[in-house]
Amino acid sequence: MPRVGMMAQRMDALVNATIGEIGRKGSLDVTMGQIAKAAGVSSALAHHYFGSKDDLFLAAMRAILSEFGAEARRELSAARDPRGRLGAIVRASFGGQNFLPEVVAAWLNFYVLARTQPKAARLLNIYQRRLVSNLTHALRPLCDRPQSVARTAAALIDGLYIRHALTEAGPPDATQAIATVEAYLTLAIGDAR
Amino acid sequence: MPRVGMMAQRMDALVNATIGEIGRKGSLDVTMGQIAKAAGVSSALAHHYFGSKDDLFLAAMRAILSEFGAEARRELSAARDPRGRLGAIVRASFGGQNFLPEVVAAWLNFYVLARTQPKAARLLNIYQRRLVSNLTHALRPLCDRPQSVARTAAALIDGLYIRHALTEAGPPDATQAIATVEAYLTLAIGDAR
DNA sequence: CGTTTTGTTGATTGACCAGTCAATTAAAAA
DNA sequence: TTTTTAATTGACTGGTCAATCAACAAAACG
Repeated sequence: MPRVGMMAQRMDALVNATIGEIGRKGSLDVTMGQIAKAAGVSSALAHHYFGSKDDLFLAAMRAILSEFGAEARRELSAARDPRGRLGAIVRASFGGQNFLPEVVAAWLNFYVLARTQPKAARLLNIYQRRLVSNLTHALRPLCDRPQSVARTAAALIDGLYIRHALTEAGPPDATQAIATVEAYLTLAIGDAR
Repeated sequence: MPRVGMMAQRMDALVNATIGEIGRKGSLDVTMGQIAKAAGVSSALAHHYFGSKDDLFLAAMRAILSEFGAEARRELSAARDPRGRLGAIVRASFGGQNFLPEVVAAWLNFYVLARTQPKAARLLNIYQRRLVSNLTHALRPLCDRPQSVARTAAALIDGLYIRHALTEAGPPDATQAIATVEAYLTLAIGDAR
C-alpha cells in the first residue's frame, strides 16, 4: 500500500534494524535479507533506498554518531562550569541510547568496518576528534596538559566500551563506567574535594 | 615432496598467515584460499590440518595470546620490585611482537570473533583476567584499591590498542602508549619521585 | 622392493548472498 | 478519469567460498 512519505520511515526502520541485527549477531556478517526482515520489508527495498550494503552500514554509523552528538549537546547545555562540562561529556558517552548492548556491539563492529571502508574511518575520526576536543576544552581551565589528559580519558572511554561489548551477560553498567572515568579525571586535575 | 615432520611447520606457517592476512585486510573476511596462498599451500591442506576456518582462527588467537604471555614472563623475570613489575606488564602489552600493526588489527578482529565464538570469548577472558590479575598483584603493595586501579589500567591499555588499530598510518607508537599508561599508574599510586 | 604412512592438491559440491529487474499496487496529480 | 509517480516485491543471476573427496607423490619402513 504505497502511501507517499514512506521513504523516511522505512529508512529509519532499516537503519535501526541494521544496528539491532549487527548488535544481536555480534558481527558485520548480517545479510541484507536479515536486516530487511527485521525492518519488516523486502531486501529489494533496502537496496532501493540505500543502494548498497556498505551505504546502509554507513547510515547506521551516522545514526549512532548523531545520537551521541545529541546526547552530548543535551548534557552540555545543562552544565555550568568546566568541571560540570567534563562530567557531561563522560555521562553522554555512557548514557542515553549509547550504552545499550546492541549499540555497543554495533559500535565495536564499526571500528572493524573502518579498517576497510575509508568513509567509515572518516566518520570514526570525526567522533574521536570531537571527543578529545570537547574534553580538552573542558579541561583547559582545570589542569596544565589538558590535551594529554583528554587523550588518556578518551582512550579509557574506548577501552571501557569494548570491555563492555564483550561481557554480554546483563546490560552494560553505565554507572560504574562513569565512576571509573570520573575517578581518573578527578585524580588528573588534582581535585581534592 | 612430503618429508615427515612437515605438519608442525605447515601449521605454524598457516597460523602466521592467518594473523598476517587478517591484519592486512583489516577484517575477518579472509578466505581460506587467501590464507593458504600466503602460507604457500593449498586451501585443502589448511582444512586438513585445522578442520575448519573457526579452528584456524582460534589457533591464531592462541598464538597471539601465548606470544603475549611469553613476553610478559620475559619482562617480569627482569623486574625486581613491585613498581618494576608494573612497568614490565605495561611494556609487555605494547612490546615485542604484540604491537605490530597487523597483530593489533588481528587482535581487534578477535574481539569481534569473541562475540560469536564462545571459545574465542573464553580465550579473551583468560587474557583479560590475567592482565588484571597481574596488575593487581603488582599494585597491592603500592596503593589501596589495587583492583580498581588495575581495572582502569587494563581498560586504558585496551583503549590505546584499538586507537592504534585505527590509525593505520605508520607503525604504532609503543613508546607513547607506554608513557600514557605509566603516567596514569604513577598518578594513581601517588608516586612523587 | 613392496607396502604403508604422511603430505598434498585439483576438482567439485552445496549453500549463501549482494545486487538487479521487471512487474504490481495504489496513491496523487492532471 | 487518465496518467504519472512512489512504494514494493518475487524471482533471478553471477559470483564466492567453506568444506569434501578421491587421487597422487614421496619418504619411511619392513
